[in-house]
Amino acid sequence: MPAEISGLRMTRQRWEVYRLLMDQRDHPTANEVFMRIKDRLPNISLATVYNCLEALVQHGVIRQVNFDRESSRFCPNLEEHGHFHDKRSGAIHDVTFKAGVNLADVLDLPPGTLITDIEITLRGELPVS
Amino acid sequence: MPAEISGLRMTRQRWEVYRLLMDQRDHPTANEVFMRIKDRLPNISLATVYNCLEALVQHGVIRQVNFDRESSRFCPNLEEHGHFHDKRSGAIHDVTFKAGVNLADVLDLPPGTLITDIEITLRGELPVS
DNA sequence: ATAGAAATTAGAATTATTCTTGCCAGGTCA
DNA sequence: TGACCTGGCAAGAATAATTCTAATTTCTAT
Repeated sequence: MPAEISGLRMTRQRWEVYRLLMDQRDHPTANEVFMRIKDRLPNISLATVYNCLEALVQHGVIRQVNFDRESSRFCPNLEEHGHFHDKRSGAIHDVTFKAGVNLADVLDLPPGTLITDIEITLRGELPVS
Repeated sequence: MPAEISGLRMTRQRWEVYRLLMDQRDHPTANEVFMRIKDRLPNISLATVYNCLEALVQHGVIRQVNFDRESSRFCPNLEEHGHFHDKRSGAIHDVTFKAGVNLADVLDLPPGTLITDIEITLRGELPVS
Protein backbone atom coordinates (compact mmCIF):
# COMPACT_ATOMS: atom_id res chain seq x y z
CA MET A 1 0.00 0.00 0.00
CA PRO A 2 1.46 3.37 -1.01
CA ALA A 3 1.82 6.02 1.67
CA GLU A 4 -0.40 8.35 -0.29
CA ILE A 5 -2.18 8.86 -3.61
CA SER A 6 -2.48 12.33 -5.09
CA GLY A 7 -1.67 13.83 -1.73
CA LEU A 8 -4.27 11.77 0.11
CA ARG A 9 -2.73 9.76 2.91
CA MET A 10 -3.60 6.13 2.47
CA THR A 11 -5.16 4.12 5.22
CA ARG A 12 -6.14 0.51 5.09
CA GLN A 13 -9.79 1.44 4.45
CA ARG A 14 -9.09 4.03 1.77
CA TRP A 15 -6.74 1.67 0.03
CA GLU A 16 -9.24 -1.19 -0.08
CA VAL A 17 -12.01 1.09 -1.33
CA TYR A 18 -9.70 2.40 -4.00
CA ARG A 19 -8.56 -1.08 -5.07
CA LEU A 20 -12.12 -2.33 -5.20
CA LEU A 21 -13.10 0.46 -7.56
CA MET A 22 -10.08 -0.11 -9.76
CA ASP A 23 -10.76 -3.83 -9.96
CA GLN A 24 -14.51 -3.76 -10.46
CA ARG A 25 -15.20 -0.90 -12.78
CA ASP A 26 -18.95 -1.26 -12.86
CA HIS A 27 -19.83 2.01 -11.11
CA PRO A 28 -20.98 0.70 -7.75
CA THR A 29 -22.93 2.74 -5.22
CA ALA A 30 -21.57 3.44 -1.75
CA ASN A 31 -23.70 0.66 -0.39
CA GLU A 32 -22.48 -1.79 -3.02
CA VAL A 33 -18.90 -0.90 -2.15
CA PHE A 34 -19.77 -1.46 1.47
CA MET A 35 -21.18 -4.91 0.84
CA ARG A 36 -18.40 -6.02 -1.47
CA ILE A 37 -15.61 -4.83 0.77
CA LYS A 38 -16.74 -6.78 3.78
CA ASP A 39 -14.72 -9.78 2.63
CA ARG A 40 -11.54 -7.87 3.25
CA LEU A 41 -12.61 -5.49 6.00
CA PRO A 42 -15.40 -7.16 7.97
CA ASN A 43 -15.55 -4.34 10.52
CA ILE A 44 -15.71 -1.36 8.18
CA SER A 45 -18.73 0.88 8.64
CA LEU A 46 -20.88 2.40 5.95
CA ALA A 47 -19.96 5.86 7.21
CA THR A 48 -16.32 5.05 6.62
CA VAL A 49 -17.07 3.92 3.09
CA TYR A 50 -18.75 7.28 2.52
CA ASN A 51 -15.80 9.07 4.09
CA CYS A 52 -13.28 7.19 1.98
CA LEU A 53 -15.20 7.77 -1.22
CA GLU A 54 -15.54 11.45 -0.43
CA ALA A 55 -11.82 11.77 0.31
CA LEU A 56 -10.92 9.97 -2.92
CA VAL A 57 -13.31 12.14 -4.93
CA GLN A 58 -12.02 15.32 -3.35
CA HIS A 59 -8.46 14.42 -4.23
CA GLY A 60 -9.42 13.65 -7.80
CA VAL A 61 -8.58 9.96 -7.55
CA ILE A 62 -12.05 8.77 -8.51
CA ARG A 63 -15.21 10.43 -9.82
CA GLN A 64 -18.71 10.61 -8.46
CA VAL A 65 -21.47 9.96 -10.98
CA ASN A 66 -25.14 10.77 -10.53
CA PHE A 67 -28.13 9.51 -12.48
CA ASP A 68 -31.22 11.49 -11.74
CA ARG A 69 -31.67 11.27 -8.00
CA GLU A 70 -30.50 7.71 -7.63
CA SER A 71 -27.68 6.81 -5.28
CA SER A 72 -24.35 8.22 -6.35
CA ARG A 73 -22.06 5.85 -8.17
CA PHE A 74 -18.28 5.89 -8.28
CA CYS A 75 -15.95 5.59 -11.20
CA PRO A 76 -12.16 5.24 -11.34
CA ASN A 77 -11.91 6.38 -14.96
CA LEU A 78 -10.32 9.83 -14.94
CA GLU A 79 -10.34 10.32 -18.70
CA GLU A 80 -12.94 12.78 -19.95
CA HIS A 81 -15.97 10.64 -20.63
CA GLY A 82 -19.71 10.38 -20.25
CA HIS A 83 -21.98 7.61 -19.03
CA PHE A 84 -24.50 5.54 -20.89
CA HIS A 85 -27.19 3.82 -18.90
CA ASP A 86 -28.54 0.76 -20.66
CA LYS A 87 -32.20 0.35 -19.79
CA ARG A 88 -32.19 -3.27 -20.81
CA SER A 89 -29.44 -4.54 -18.52
CA GLY A 90 -29.23 -1.68 -16.06
CA ALA A 91 -25.49 -1.51 -16.68
CA ILE A 92 -23.59 1.73 -16.98
CA HIS A 93 -20.93 2.11 -19.65
CA ASP A 94 -18.29 4.76 -20.12
CA VAL A 95 -18.62 6.71 -23.33
CA THR A 96 -15.82 8.68 -24.93
CA PHE A 97 -15.85 11.33 -27.60
CA LYS A 98 -14.77 10.62 -31.12
CA ALA A 99 -11.18 11.62 -31.75
CA GLY A 100 -10.60 15.33 -32.16
CA VAL A 101 -13.87 16.43 -30.65
CA ASN A 102 -13.79 19.02 -27.92
CA LEU A 103 -17.15 19.37 -26.27
CA ALA A 104 -16.69 23.03 -25.42
CA ASP A 105 -16.33 23.70 -29.15
CA VAL A 106 -19.77 22.43 -30.07
CA LEU A 107 -21.60 24.33 -27.34
CA ASP A 108 -22.92 27.85 -27.59
CA LEU A 109 -21.38 29.62 -24.62
CA PRO A 110 -20.55 33.28 -24.04
CA PRO A 111 -16.90 33.83 -24.97
CA GLY A 112 -14.65 33.73 -21.93
CA THR A 113 -16.75 31.23 -20.04
CA LEU A 114 -14.63 29.12 -17.75
CA ILE A 115 -15.73 25.48 -17.66
CA THR A 116 -14.49 23.49 -14.72
CA ASP A 117 -16.61 20.40 -15.10
CA ILE A 118 -18.69 18.63 -17.69
CA GLU A 119 -21.08 15.79 -17.17
CA ILE A 120 -22.78 13.82 -19.89
CA THR A 121 -25.42 11.24 -19.24
CA LEU A 122 -27.17 9.12 -21.83
CA ARG A 123 -30.02 6.75 -21.42
CA GLY A 124 -31.16 4.18 -23.94
CA GLU A 125 -30.65 0.65 -25.14
CA LEU A 126 -27.63 -1.04 -26.55
CA PRO A 127 -28.20 -3.13 -29.67
CA VAL A 128 -29.29 -6.67 -28.85
CA SER A 129 -26.21 -7.89 -30.73
CA MET B 1 -57.16 27.44 -18.64
CA PRO B 2 -57.06 24.83 -21.39
CA ALA B 3 -58.82 21.52 -20.75
CA GLU B 4 -55.57 19.66 -21.25
CA ILE B 5 -51.95 20.00 -22.36
CA SER B 6 -50.25 17.18 -24.23
CA GLY B 7 -52.96 14.80 -23.11
CA LEU B 8 -52.64 15.79 -19.45
CA ARG B 9 -55.92 16.95 -18.01
CA MET B 10 -55.49 20.39 -16.52
CA THR B 11 -56.55 21.17 -13.01
CA ARG B 12 -56.23 24.48 -11.26
CA GLN B 13 -53.09 23.31 -9.47
CA ARG B 14 -51.39 21.85 -12.54
CA TRP B 15 -52.17 24.94 -14.52
CA GLU B 16 -50.72 27.30 -11.96
CA VAL B 17 -47.58 25.20 -11.60
CA TYR B 18 -47.20 25.15 -15.35
CA ARG B 19 -47.74 28.90 -15.69
CA LEU B 20 -45.29 29.64 -12.93
CA LEU B 21 -42.59 27.65 -14.69
CA MET B 22 -43.31 29.29 -18.02
CA ASP B 23 -43.18 32.75 -16.48
CA GLN B 24 -40.17 32.33 -14.23
CA ARG B 25 -37.70 30.31 -16.20
CA ASP B 26 -35.01 30.17 -13.56
CA HIS B 27 -35.17 26.42 -12.86
CA PRO B 28 -36.83 26.43 -9.46
CA THR B 29 -36.91 23.43 -7.13
CA ALA B 30 -40.19 21.84 -6.05
CA ASN B 31 -39.98 23.73 -2.80
CA GLU B 32 -39.37 27.04 -4.55
CA VAL B 33 -42.39 26.40 -6.75
CA PHE B 34 -44.36 25.64 -3.62
CA MET B 35 -43.37 28.89 -1.94
CA ARG B 36 -43.91 31.05 -5.00
CA ILE B 37 -47.27 29.59 -5.85
CA LYS B 38 -48.83 30.29 -2.48
CA ASP B 39 -49.87 33.75 -3.65
CA ARG B 40 -52.30 32.19 -6.07
CA LEU B 41 -53.12 28.93 -4.31
CA PRO B 42 -52.72 29.48 -0.58
CA ASN B 43 -53.97 26.00 0.27
CA ILE B 44 -51.85 23.95 -2.10
CA SER B 45 -49.72 21.30 -0.43
CA LEU B 46 -46.14 20.44 -1.17
CA ALA B 47 -47.21 16.91 -2.11
CA THR B 48 -49.47 18.37 -4.76
CA VAL B 49 -46.65 20.44 -6.15
CA TYR B 50 -44.61 17.24 -6.43
CA ASN B 51 -47.57 15.46 -8.03
CA CYS B 52 -48.15 18.23 -10.54
CA LEU B 53 -44.49 18.46 -11.47
CA GLU B 54 -44.31 14.71 -11.92
CA ALA B 55 -47.42 14.68 -14.11
CA LEU B 56 -46.07 17.52 -16.23
CA VAL B 57 -42.69 15.82 -16.59
CA GLN B 58 -44.29 12.51 -17.50
CA HIS B 59 -46.33 14.12 -20.23
CA GLY B 60 -43.28 15.85 -21.62
CA VAL B 61 -44.53 19.34 -20.86
CA ILE B 62 -41.57 20.29 -18.70
CA ARG B 63 -38.21 18.74 -17.90
CA GLN B 64 -36.63 17.67 -14.66
CA VAL B 65 -33.02 18.70 -14.18
CA ASN B 66 -30.61 17.31 -11.62
CA PHE B 67 -27.31 18.70 -10.42
CA ASP B 68 -25.37 16.18 -8.43
CA ARG B 69 -27.64 15.17 -5.61
CA GLU B 70 -29.19 18.55 -5.06
CA SER B 71 -32.95 19.03 -5.18
CA SER B 72 -34.40 18.48 -8.62
CA ARG B 73 -35.09 21.59 -10.64
CA PHE B 74 -37.69 22.09 -13.33
CA CYS B 75 -37.37 23.63 -16.74
CA PRO B 76 -40.04 24.49 -19.33
CA ASN B 77 -37.56 24.62 -22.23
CA LEU B 78 -38.26 21.60 -24.42
CA GLU B 79 -35.59 22.29 -27.00
CA GLU B 80 -32.57 20.02 -26.80
CA HIS B 81 -30.21 21.82 -24.48
CA GLY B 82 -27.86 21.45 -21.56
CA HIS B 83 -27.44 23.36 -18.34
CA PHE B 84 -24.62 25.55 -17.18
CA HIS B 85 -24.31 26.18 -13.47
CA ASP B 86 -22.51 29.43 -12.75
CA LYS B 87 -20.56 29.04 -9.52
CA ARG B 88 -20.30 32.78 -9.07
CA SER B 89 -24.00 33.63 -9.07
CA GLY B 90 -25.48 30.21 -8.48
CA ALA B 91 -27.73 30.73 -11.51
CA ILE B 92 -28.46 28.03 -14.04
CA HIS B 93 -28.47 28.86 -17.73
CA ASP B 94 -29.69 26.87 -20.68
CA VAL B 95 -26.97 26.00 -23.18
CA THR B 96 -27.63 25.04 -26.77
CA PHE B 97 -25.44 23.36 -29.34
CA LYS B 98 -23.89 25.25 -32.17
CA ALA B 99 -25.88 24.97 -35.36
CA GLY B 100 -25.56 21.68 -37.18
CA VAL B 101 -24.12 19.74 -34.26
CA ASN B 102 -25.73 16.48 -33.33
CA LEU B 103 -24.40 15.21 -30.03
CA ALA B 104 -24.86 11.56 -30.88
CA ASP B 105 -22.48 12.12 -33.82
CA VAL B 106 -19.54 13.15 -31.69
CA LEU B 107 -19.83 10.28 -29.23
CA ASP B 108 -18.24 6.88 -29.59
CA LEU B 109 -21.15 4.46 -29.26
CA PRO B 110 -21.64 0.94 -30.60
CA PRO B 111 -23.51 1.16 -33.90
CA GLY B 112 -27.21 0.58 -33.43
CA THR B 113 -27.37 2.08 -29.97
CA LEU B 114 -30.74 3.62 -29.27
CA ILE B 115 -30.49 6.87 -27.33
CA THR B 116 -33.66 8.00 -25.64
CA ASP B 117 -32.31 10.75 -23.48
CA ILE B 118 -29.26 12.97 -23.19
CA GLU B 119 -28.31 15.16 -20.33
CA ILE B 120 -25.47 17.65 -20.30
CA THR B 121 -24.39 19.54 -17.25
CA LEU B 122 -21.61 22.10 -17.07
CA ARG B 123 -20.18 23.86 -14.09
CA GLY B 124 -17.95 26.88 -14.15
CA GLU B 125 -17.92 30.65 -14.17
CA LEU B 126 -19.32 33.09 -16.65
CA PRO B 127 -17.02 35.92 -17.66
CA VAL B 128 -17.24 38.87 -15.28
CA SER B 129 -18.34 40.97 -18.27
C1' DA C 1 -78.27 14.53 -9.72
C1' DT C 2 -75.30 10.58 -8.80
C1' DA C 3 -71.83 6.98 -9.05
C1' DG C 4 -67.23 6.16 -10.05
C1' DA C 5 -62.73 7.89 -11.07
C1' DA C 6 -59.09 10.97 -10.38
C1' DA C 7 -56.82 14.70 -7.85
C1' DT C 8 -55.69 16.94 -3.58
C1' DT C 9 -54.29 17.25 1.18
C1' DA C 10 -51.82 16.44 5.53
C1' DG C 11 -48.87 14.01 7.63
C1' DA C 12 -46.27 9.68 8.16
C1' DA C 13 -42.64 6.94 6.09
C1' DT C 14 -38.62 6.15 3.39
C1' DT C 15 -33.91 6.47 1.87
C1' DA C 16 -29.44 8.20 0.84
C1' DT C 17 -26.37 10.79 2.99
C1' DT C 18 -24.23 13.60 6.66
C1' DC C 19 -23.26 14.62 11.37
C1' DT C 20 -21.87 13.74 16.22
C1' DT C 21 -19.46 11.59 19.64
C1' DG C 22 -16.22 8.70 21.68
C1' DC C 23 -12.47 5.83 20.84
C1' DC C 24 -8.15 4.14 18.93
C1' DA C 25 -3.82 3.94 16.18
C1' DG C 26 0.22 5.88 14.35
C1' DG C 27 3.49 9.38 14.09
C1' DT C 28 6.12 13.02 16.67
C1' DC C 29 9.09 14.95 19.83
C1' DA C 30 11.50 15.05 24.07
C1' DT D 1 11.07 4.71 25.21
C1' DG D 2 6.98 7.06 26.53
C1' DA D 3 3.47 10.87 26.77
C1' DC D 4 1.13 13.44 23.49
C1' DC D 5 -1.69 14.74 19.60
C1' DT D 6 -3.76 14.53 15.33
C1' DG D 7 -6.62 12.28 12.26
C1' DG D 8 -9.37 8.43 11.03
C1' DC D 9 -12.86 5.09 12.30
C1' DA D 10 -17.29 3.13 14.14
C1' DA D 11 -22.00 3.35 15.58
C1' DG D 12 -25.91 5.31 15.59
C1' DA D 13 -28.62 9.66 15.54
C1' DA D 14 -30.04 13.37 12.54
C1' DT D 15 -31.26 15.50 8.16
C1' DA D 16 -33.55 16.56 3.86
C1' DA D 17 -35.75 15.51 -0.35
C1' DT D 18 -39.07 12.80 -1.90
C1' DT D 19 -42.71 9.26 -1.85
C1' DC D 20 -46.49 6.96 0.21
C1' DT D 21 -51.02 6.46 2.70
C1' DA D 22 -55.51 7.38 3.85
C1' DA D 23 -59.16 10.40 3.90
C1' DT D 24 -61.56 14.07 1.56
C1' DT D 25 -62.81 16.76 -2.39
C1' DT D 26 -63.58 17.62 -7.14
C1' DC D 27 -64.59 16.05 -11.85
C1' DT D 28 -66.80 13.50 -15.44
C1' DA D 29 -70.04 10.97 -17.57
C1' DT D 30 -74.28 8.98 -17.32
